[in-house]
Amino acid sequence: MVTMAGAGRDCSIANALGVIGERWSLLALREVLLGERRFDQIARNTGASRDILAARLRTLVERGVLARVQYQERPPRYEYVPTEAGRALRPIMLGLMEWGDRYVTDGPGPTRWEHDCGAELHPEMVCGHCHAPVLAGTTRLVRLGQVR
Amino acid sequence: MVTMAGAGRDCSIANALGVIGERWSLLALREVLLGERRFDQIARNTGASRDILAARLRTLVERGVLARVQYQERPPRYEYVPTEAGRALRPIMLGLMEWGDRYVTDGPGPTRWEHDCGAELHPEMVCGHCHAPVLAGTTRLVRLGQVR
DNA sequence: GTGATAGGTTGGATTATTGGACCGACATCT
DNA sequence: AGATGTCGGTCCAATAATCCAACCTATCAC
Repeated sequence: MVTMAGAGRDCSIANALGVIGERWSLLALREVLLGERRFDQIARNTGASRDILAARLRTLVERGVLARVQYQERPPRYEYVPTEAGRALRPIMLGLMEWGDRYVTDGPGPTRWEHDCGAELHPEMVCGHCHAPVLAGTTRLVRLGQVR
Repeated sequence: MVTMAGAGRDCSIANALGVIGERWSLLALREVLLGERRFDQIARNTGASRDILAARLRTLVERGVLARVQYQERPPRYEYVPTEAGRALRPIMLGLMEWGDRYVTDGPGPTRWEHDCGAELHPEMVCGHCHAPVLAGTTRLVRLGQVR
């Protein structure tokens, strides 16, 4: 697993990346959140090699992002379901998708969502308290993690 | 550079990760968004080795997330500044920080922000149209990228 | 018994990363 | 003048991670 700690700034972004920052981890999680919960499907849909995928799923389970649940006996078969921590990554994945649609992917986004309100989903990050958009210049650093 | 395309699902998350998904890329971007724009400072504050950092900064510049700007002649010195695409990643980084604070980092978050409204910043993802929180079950898949 | 499905593991070859040394062109002490 | 420090990197050898294909075990359907 990637540690990314022990050097550099004490920072929850670095800590988060220690859990989900390895290659294929987020794509595996994407599939799980899309409802594909079986190893073979996740392997096919991400393109990850099976050994690396097995390792990634293992660390995601260890770190509490996914749970490995047996859905049948004989032969034992398992599926991967998101925990609360895993589900909490959904907005971030959608944000990453929006960013990719806008700045990386050519043409219209390959995956599109509609919100309950009827509009096509274009998620936006707002302050949880006053609900104003989090724009540069509207936030002030109160405390900064130290470089170790 | 990581491609992550050519196999797996056609997806802007995968495309985004092709640009910012390599190790150290997001941490370098974190430093730039915090205002540390010089190579040595970014190296110190991330803990990345210098050659890898140089490679990452190069691809971030190539892909339009950062710009490399000369800030003095003789000797030539350069700094890295975020482009619009880079600044657009700020909300995502804050979301990742929030997630890390909540599910990974022990104790209080090492870095904290205050919003203009006076509250400590806890960003939240909402629908850009109706401004309701983007929760599981409030979105519907309209189109899904195909697996190639 | 043949094939398919599921969830992996194993091995060998290829790539990436690490940490440290080094470099050129200055600037700043002493 | 000489020594040391800064800045933005590059180069190198050792180590670690990744990739791909093949294989394995167990079971079911035909």
